[in-house]
Amino acid sequence: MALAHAILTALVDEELSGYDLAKRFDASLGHFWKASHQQIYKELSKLEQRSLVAARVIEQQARPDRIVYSVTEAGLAHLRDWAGAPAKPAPVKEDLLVMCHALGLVPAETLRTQMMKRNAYARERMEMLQRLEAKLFPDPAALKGRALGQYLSLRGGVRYERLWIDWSEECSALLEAREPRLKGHP
Amino acid sequence: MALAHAILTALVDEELSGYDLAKRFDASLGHFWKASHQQIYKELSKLEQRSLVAARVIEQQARPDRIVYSVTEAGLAHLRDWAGAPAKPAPVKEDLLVMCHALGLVPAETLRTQMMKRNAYARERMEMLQRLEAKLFPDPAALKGRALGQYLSLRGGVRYERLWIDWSEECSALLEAREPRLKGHP
DNA sequence: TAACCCATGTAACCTGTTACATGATTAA
DNA sequence: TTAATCATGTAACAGGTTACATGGGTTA
Repeated sequence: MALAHAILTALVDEELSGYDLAKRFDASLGHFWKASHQQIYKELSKLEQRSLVAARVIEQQARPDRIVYSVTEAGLAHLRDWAGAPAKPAPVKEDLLVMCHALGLVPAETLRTQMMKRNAYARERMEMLQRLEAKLFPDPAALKGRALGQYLSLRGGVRYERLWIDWSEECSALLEAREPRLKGHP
Repeated sequence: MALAHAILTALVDEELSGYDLAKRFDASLGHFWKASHQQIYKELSKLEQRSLVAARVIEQQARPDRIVYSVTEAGLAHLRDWAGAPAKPAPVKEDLLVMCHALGLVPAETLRTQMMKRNAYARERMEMLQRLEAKLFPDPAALKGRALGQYLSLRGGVRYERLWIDWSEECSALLEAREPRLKGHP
């Protein structure tokens, strides 16, 4: 359900095609949210059926026509209703949590390797997000409206990666303590 | 895909029926992972078809027979293979992140209310997990095998709720600073 | 000449939720 | 007598992934 709202939100500022949206979801919101173009096209036609967005065709020569969408009044109202309704926490479906529970069947070293890989990944992402933060929002105290929202979600992203860095290190340390390396690692 | 592995993991220690598993997913692993009984029954029959689990019927009088499952050798091997293969981070699909991006269309006060609700929820859950931690794992340094894995996942849960507490407060503060309450709240 | 970008989609499939269905037993 | 527990499932739908399809234009 939330993909629909993410699309509506993106369409508020500007008319966008499905193709544009798919790219957009790789950029701003897309730091957290991934949606494939297939899914976006599907969702857009559903939204159009419900009259929450309006389509407009832009003819092009030498390549397929673009179909751009904008939010309707009904779409805006729908978005506001949604924002007022209680949001429920997304379920956490992390493979690494399941692997933790599988410890004992699976060697501690295997899990530790996974944790260290995740650590490296989280570090990279955190740095990337922090660079973005410094570049786009040098003065957070002055932010308001749309920009403030983007800043807050970036902060959430940074905190999220921080969580992974810290937790994976805690896991790694405890797993190593339990199963010390024997050779080749001083 | 990961539900299958969660089920296999749970079945390693003991034979369980679909009904048992559904309850189990409300307890230990279930602090993070939710699965409905419908989904579990479906998954179990798929696992049986692939010979990763074996079924055994326990006849009962006056209520439906139980069908209990145990992991096969192939199931164990499958689990180990999975644990060795690179785990990919689960996508984050949080409504509240989308709402952040919708700020400007949606009043700051609405978002702030959502954040404070989430804060209260996260506090409750964190306390619950911490009580569990203190009760089940008074001496973390001594843990190994299965118990260590459960401890680590609990720690992950605590950190996760901590993230929500901190982030929601950061958001709440910035949203309030931007849109100060006018009346009735000293 | 190969690979990628633009721009749209279809089809099959897997995962997960909601609602419905049965029918006896036990506790409030 | 109402509701909950035990124990199984089916069916319809929503959400999401992967693979396939088209076809000109641009860049290496």
